Amino acid sequence: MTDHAKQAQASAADPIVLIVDDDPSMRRALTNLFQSVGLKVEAFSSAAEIMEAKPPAVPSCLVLDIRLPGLSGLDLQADLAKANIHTPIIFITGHGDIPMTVRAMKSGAVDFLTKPVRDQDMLDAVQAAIERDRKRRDAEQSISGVRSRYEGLTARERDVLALVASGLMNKQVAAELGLAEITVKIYRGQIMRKMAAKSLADLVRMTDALGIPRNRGHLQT
Amino acid sequence: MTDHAKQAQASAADPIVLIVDDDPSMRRALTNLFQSVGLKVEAFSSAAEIMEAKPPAVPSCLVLDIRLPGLSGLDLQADLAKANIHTPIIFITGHGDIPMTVRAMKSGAVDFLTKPVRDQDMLDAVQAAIERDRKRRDAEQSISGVRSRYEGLTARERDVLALVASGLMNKQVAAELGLAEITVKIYRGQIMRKMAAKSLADLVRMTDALGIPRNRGHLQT
DNA sequence: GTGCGAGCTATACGTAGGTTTGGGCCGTAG
DNA sequence: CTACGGCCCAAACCTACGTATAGCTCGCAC
Repeated sequence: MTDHAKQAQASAADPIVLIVDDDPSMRRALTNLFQSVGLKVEAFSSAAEIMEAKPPAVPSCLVLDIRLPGLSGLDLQADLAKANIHTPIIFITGHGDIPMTVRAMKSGAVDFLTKPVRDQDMLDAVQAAIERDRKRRDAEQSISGVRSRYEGLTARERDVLALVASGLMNKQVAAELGLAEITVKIYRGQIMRKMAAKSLADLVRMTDALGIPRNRGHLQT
Repeated sequence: MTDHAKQAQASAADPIVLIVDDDPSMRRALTNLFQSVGLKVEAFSSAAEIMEAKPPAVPSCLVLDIRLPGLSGLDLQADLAKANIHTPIIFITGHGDIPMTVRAMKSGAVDFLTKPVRDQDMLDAVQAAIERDRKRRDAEQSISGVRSRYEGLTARERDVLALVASGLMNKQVAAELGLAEITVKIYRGQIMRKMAAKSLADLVRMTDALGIPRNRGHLQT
């Protein structure tokens, strides 16, 4: 890999902090703070504005004033959740109350800071938020390959997979699906190839990661 | 089962609300509230008092004033966490602030209510907390049997189990441990019996539930 | 129609998994 | 010392798994 490519990849993986605040001086102050520790920053002045931007492809977090023109911070949080965007959120507030705090935290906010915000508190919160996002993205990515391979299975292969991963023997799978045992064996081999599973244990873990329901073979108490 | 036994079992599985508040009138009011909807209640006047009591064996939750004589509600929360007691907590406060709220919620509190507390809010919170505890207990119990069976394995059997669950073939396990393949087979049979696993898929799920590390055989991206 | 892929099966053969029977060595509790 | 259990192995035998080769039907796209 060239130095240039390395650089491009490094900057692409660099975390970014998204700021939403209608107060320009606040945006400037936060931007400076984050840039001073080497974080990339993008600032918005309203909820509508950031909803139009595309979700970031790198570990990131939102720093959100709870009081915003138009949609409030809490509304934005709810909208993002509905849009299946899980960027961690840090709230800042001048005149927040406890019910508001509870609602934000219950909805998964990383932190809820009151003005005046101490720089170190903000940096700690952002650090934690980005770390959380990184973990979420890693987990997401680790199953995305498995999921796409699963999509490549035929209907019948999925039937067989579900039963094999449930712990049934080939002959039992065959009986369950009204097939000959040999047919199950052949499908099973195709499944192992298509899913790139090196062992049955692998396959079982993949199906669990995909949330494929088991027809038989539950854990005992 | 006799009617008497049924009654005894029903009452044993009935959820209970634990109240900690130094204000006797508050204790009375909460006790009445919960009993009015058929919940069992136990009331304490300090953190020290409830720490002496044994953790409840049924789904339960704590209703905790944040300001208590001696240990504060937040301290009690921390102590319970350290003692590995995960009863869900609902805080009530007269003069709480936001940082306190954030800290409590980050530490896993179910809710944080401000006085005067609306009855319905409190009942909703308790409902949610008890439901959470019930789920936690169910999950806990479902692996406790597996765990105790794992404890019954010999050291060598655990070695073999770890490698087998990693997806290695018997001969590979044997090579890894410096054994003959036949020996691995025999251990493997003993493991299946002792763990009451009906299939390899079962065994793999058990090891994952127990958090046993894999030496080989990771998922691909 | 022709080709193609999904779905299904059979025969045959080689490998992996699993049990039984029987036996060896070692440390420790009684 | 003896008994017991963990640990280790072997021969024999059976079952389950997996693949290769070959062939069938059906529906669909070109």
